[in-house]
Amino acid sequence: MTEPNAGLPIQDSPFARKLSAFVRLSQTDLAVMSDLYRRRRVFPVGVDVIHQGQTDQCAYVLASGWACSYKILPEGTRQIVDFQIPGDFLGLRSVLFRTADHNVEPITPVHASEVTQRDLLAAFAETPRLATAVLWAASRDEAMVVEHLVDLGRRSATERMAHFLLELGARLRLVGMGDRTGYLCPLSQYLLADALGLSAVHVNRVLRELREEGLVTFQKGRVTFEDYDGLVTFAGFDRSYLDHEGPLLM
Amino acid sequence: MTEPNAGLPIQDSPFARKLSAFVRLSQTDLAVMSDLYRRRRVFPVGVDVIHQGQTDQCAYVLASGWACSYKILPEGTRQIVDFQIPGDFLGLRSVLFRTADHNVEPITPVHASEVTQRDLLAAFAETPRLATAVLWAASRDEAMVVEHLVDLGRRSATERMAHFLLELGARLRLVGMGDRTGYLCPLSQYLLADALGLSAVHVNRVLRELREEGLVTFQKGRVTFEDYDGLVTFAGFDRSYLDHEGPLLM
DNA sequence: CGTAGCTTTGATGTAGGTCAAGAAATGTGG
DNA sequence: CCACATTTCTTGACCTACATCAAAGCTACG
Repeated sequence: MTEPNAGLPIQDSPFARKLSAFVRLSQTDLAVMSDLYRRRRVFPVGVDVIHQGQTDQCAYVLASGWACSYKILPEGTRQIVDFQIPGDFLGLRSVLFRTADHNVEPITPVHASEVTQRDLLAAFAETPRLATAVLWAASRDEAMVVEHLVDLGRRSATERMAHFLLELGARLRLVGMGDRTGYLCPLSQYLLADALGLSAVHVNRVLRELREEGLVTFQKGRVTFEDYDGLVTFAGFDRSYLDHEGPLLM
Repeated sequence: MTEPNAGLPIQDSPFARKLSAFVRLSQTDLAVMSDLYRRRRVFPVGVDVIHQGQTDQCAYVLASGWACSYKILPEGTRQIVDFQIPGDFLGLRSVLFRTADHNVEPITPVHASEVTQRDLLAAFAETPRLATAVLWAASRDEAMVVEHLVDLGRRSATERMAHFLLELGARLRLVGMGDRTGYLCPLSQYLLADALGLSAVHVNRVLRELREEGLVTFQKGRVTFEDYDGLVTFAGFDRSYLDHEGPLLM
């Protein structure tokens, strides 16, 4: 496998694409980002990127591949808090704390750039606009976790799944990895179950139901929207929480 | 009713107590905080502090009273995302975005200090240590939302309730509003239901069960821990996510 | 080309929802 | 300080969404 994004101009990286949706990045911003991208690491499936209780904290920017962050319960079950796609931060919160309070594991092989606390603070000092953009991205992530919480608390299994597939689609489109017709998705039904608070068996049934209703199809690693508007209506999907455009500082 | 905290020295305010748990605040920090406390407002029960879609964004620091933040679903049900107690920020995230993505409503009459985006950025520029402390507080809040998400996804109704009551107790102790024996709590069973993703009827049953097991009692507006350690074990409560001590910058 | 991880489906069990109705508590106006 | 209204709590009977258990067909990759 060739190094992903190897020759890619920085402004076409998922990270830059995502932040550009929020602030216009100057040449200086891009140069500073390029610096952040320097220390590249690879994580094969099975090797945790971040491990609960770990203390040598640094964060990563995901360059390619998918990951998930989760917490393990005493009984051995787990709850996936969020999936990370290219352009997302991994473990940004644990940089602030002495120890990580959750795990991050690769779902596919992951290429990620290590960002130390020092790097990040230095970058922020150099270009406040970048700081704003990162802060915005962090807030958007938090808004997504909140929406996920609403999913678990008050939506039926089917609505939950529909809502989840739509949100993921919107996120992927932002970094150029999907369009209105659908996207490639490496998540197994077990992973979906751990994220949506369901059993894997029920995930399967729910997917069948959505397929038979002619709303979405999730087969062979691809999510295909058969009736996008119908799905949006069914899920009560209001993408305003993702669209927060409009910069804090220009 | 007399103005709460009227003559209270700033360092004894819930906000200062909470942040002090994380960084040692200098006289300068306290003076800047005192400034933030200037523009005081009162919200009676029934008047939203923040309303979804609202665009004139400012945040508040809760001085006294309880509030909750929630989202409304198309069907009319709602999911409470978090409760806010004195010392907590209200709507910090919506300062970043143009429009609020959730509601905040008082549970008891609320006194809160208005903090504009400008105030906050100015204060941060003046004392970076305060900025760090606020960032830490925001991260702790996010960690709590994540734990809440785990509650909804993977814990039984009874564990969920136990976990919730313990977490609330830990938060209240931090601002001096509770101890190991329990705390005063103005939440109705309807509010608990909307927060824990249960029906009000089931909340009642769950509380009875916990009472009959001799673990906690929630009656007449007071939560009393009858067997603290037993409850911690039962709930699988690991307070490390609240205890993140150790400053990022000293 | 075998074995381990996915997906699919059926049968059965249960946690928690909904409906209903009475008892406490709390608040409000006279 | 009392009468009435309103919210909150409590409990019982019944029902449904989703879990669990079990087993068979797929896919994939070493």
